[in-house]
Amino acid sequence: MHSPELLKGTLQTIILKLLADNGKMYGYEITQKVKSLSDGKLVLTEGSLYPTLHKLEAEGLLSTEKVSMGKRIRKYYLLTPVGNSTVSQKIEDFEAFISTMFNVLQIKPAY
Amino acid sequence: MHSPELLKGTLQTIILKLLADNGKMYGYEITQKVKSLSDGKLVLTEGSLYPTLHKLEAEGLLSTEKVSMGKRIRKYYLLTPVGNSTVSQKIEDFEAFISTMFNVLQIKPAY
DNA sequence: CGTTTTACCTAAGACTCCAATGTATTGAAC
DNA sequence: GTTCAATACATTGGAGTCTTAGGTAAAACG
Repeated sequence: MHSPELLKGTLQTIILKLLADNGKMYGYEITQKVKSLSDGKLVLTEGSLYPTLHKLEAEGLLSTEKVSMGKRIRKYYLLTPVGNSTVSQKIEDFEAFISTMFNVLQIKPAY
Repeated sequence: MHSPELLKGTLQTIILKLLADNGKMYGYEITQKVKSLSDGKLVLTEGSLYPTLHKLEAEGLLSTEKVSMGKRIRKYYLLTPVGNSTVSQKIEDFEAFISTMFNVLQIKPAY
């Protein structure tokens, strides 16, 4: 489990990248995917996930598709064209930030 | 210049590491050091720096030394023993977070 | 002598995320 | 067949971090 502070600013990037890779996903699916990809180290709470999804939708980066699964309605999120063109930018921003951080901290990445 | 959101949670780590490397520094010196190490990409504002320094001091990670430079008082910050033992932990937390992020984003570090 | 740089600081607000809570369906265990 | 865990959506209040904007003043530079 990570210091929650570090997550700030990365949640949108995570969501957008997952949707770019997987086409469309619903909220709960995103939480499970993040959990498995991170080996349980990163757990998205609903209190952060849903407001972020709604915000990205309001900004026009995501659109939604409601699908009835029996009596339950599942809400899929998918990238809009705008959202799609934003993903790589977000990834680049993240990588550039990491690079800068390594410079400032004067450490070398252990890869 | 980076998306300011990404910086969140990293400011303490930056300050502690700089002090670990440089012994003691004063506020303004820290802003200049960060600016030069990051090639101007990371600029600490005073509104975030000073409250963070004061908080770290209140938590017992930093202590201060006031030095008169003529009529001006310069306030040096240095690591306490507790602060010193915290630095490597913060760095490790940061590195672990980056590693997790690369897994979740399913990208490889470009180093 | 005026402007830039140095040097400290605070306060109001925005923004992001978390914890807690609420609702309801589905599937597995017993 | 009922209870519990997992699935699935969501909101609200609050904590924490940073930014914007402001305030004060000395030293250096032109």
